[in-house]
Amino acid sequence: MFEQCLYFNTTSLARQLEREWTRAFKPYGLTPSQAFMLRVILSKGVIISTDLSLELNISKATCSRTVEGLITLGFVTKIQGDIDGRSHELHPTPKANNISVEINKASSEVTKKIKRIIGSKEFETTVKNLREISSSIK
Amino acid sequence: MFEQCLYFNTTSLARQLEREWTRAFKPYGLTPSQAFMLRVILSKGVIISTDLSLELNISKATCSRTVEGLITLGFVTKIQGDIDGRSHELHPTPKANNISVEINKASSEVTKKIKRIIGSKEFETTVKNLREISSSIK
DNA sequence: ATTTAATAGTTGTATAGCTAACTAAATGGA
DNA sequence: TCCATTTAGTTAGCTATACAACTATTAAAT
Repeated sequence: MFEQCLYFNTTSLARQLEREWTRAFKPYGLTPSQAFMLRVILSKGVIISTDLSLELNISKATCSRTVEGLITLGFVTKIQGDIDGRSHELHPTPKANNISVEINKASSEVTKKIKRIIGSKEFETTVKNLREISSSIK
Repeated sequence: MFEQCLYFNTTSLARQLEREWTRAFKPYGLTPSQAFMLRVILSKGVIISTDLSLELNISKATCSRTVEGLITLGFVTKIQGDIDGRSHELHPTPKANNISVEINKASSEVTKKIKRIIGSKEFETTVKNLREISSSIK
């Protein structure tokens, strides 16, 4: 019924992809949201919450709660900023570093699988279009 | 960091679109999920939950709860099936019929706005691609 | 220097979604 | 006919998300 609707088709696909990436990260005890956040922290080495929420395009409230989860799981440590006492530096733990390569690979495996099905070119133009829509309505 | 990632860009855009459509349906006291479900029920006249969850691509559990919400709001009534006593027919109330045209319009206004920004053609190919990805990984 | 603004993050409260486990009803053998 | 299986829907328990209201800290302005 909503064949032409951007909202419907985007949210619908998002739910399906959630399932795929949930499966991919499950061996590491991480949800997709946690895994993507951890990947940012690992790649930056250090980052503060404000920058993390910008990078992930989530609210600061959601960011705060996801960070909390990663700390509980032992993947991240939080240190109050020395220069600015309001902010908190987020650091990956050794446990996080240990799985860094693997979680990146787990994600790219899913990507590969989908690219194989729909073709690299269509995959890439779709992603490009999603980004354009996203930034144009920001 | 995840410029090339289908998962990231789809879920990220989905969150932004959620905001746009939330605003659109707010005057009618409906969330996007409720509004889209109600639009299906209005368009069909009668429908059972199983078909509704297929149409909306949601789990039967989520469907059950969203229906419950629409009943509480007075937009839908539920009648136990006479032929098959397990199923329940969902009917729109007069209150729902009253806003039928308006909620369809509210949604198409958002669509128009976004099409104006990014162009009809890109909009349409993006939606087409989303559907193709969706059905190919189903 | 002191008060006012802005900023960083957390917490409260709510919705939407999922899977898994359940109840109730219908179907299909034996 | 009656038991086993399937199907329709609900309920329990969980995660991710948002907005709004809050605390704590810094910066800015007088």
